[in-house]
Amino acid sequence: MEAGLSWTDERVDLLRRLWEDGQSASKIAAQLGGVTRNAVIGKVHRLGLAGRVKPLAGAPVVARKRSAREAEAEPATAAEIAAEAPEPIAITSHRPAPDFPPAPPAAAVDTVPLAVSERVTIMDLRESMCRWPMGDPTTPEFRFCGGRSITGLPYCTHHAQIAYQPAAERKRDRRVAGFR
DNA sequence: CCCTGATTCGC
DNA sequence: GCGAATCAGG
Repeated sequence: MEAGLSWTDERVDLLRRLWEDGQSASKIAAQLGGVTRNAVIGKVHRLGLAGRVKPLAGAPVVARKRSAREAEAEPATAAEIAAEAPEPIAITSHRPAPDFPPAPPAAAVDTVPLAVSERVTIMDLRESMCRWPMGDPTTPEFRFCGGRSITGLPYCTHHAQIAYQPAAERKRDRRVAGFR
């Protein structure tokens, strides 16, 4: 299956989109599979795509990259949003991990089909939409919940409940868990 | 030492 | 055209 890997139209197209979205060459190479970051960079140059907005440190200072503060004020890449969206977990000492990579609870999907039908890509994400990350940010399948977010919060009612849990409840759960 | 992209050059 | 090796740098 992995035999004839080459720069097919599909792979080149994916390369283009990921590169223009600010993904690093190594990340892109990992997603494409069968190629190294050198191959990706080489291809990018041959395609004339080199020179984009600098996503992270490590690039020659040609154009100024967005500062961490700017990125926080107005996230631009999926990675940036993914890195900050699941952050807000006040009150409690720690938050439960978002439904990352594998864990798409089939049961939940089956029970609440409407809840998962709104997932959107960064391109369709609007200010009023839930920014709960779904999937691996380094993957093209990455999506955001996209549900209607609560005014003033980055999440919909469902994900806000997961993100913001009362300290009291968690405390109780911990004791039940039998630690200490 | 981790990472970044840029360039070279044999294939 | 391709990409490993290498370079230059954060």
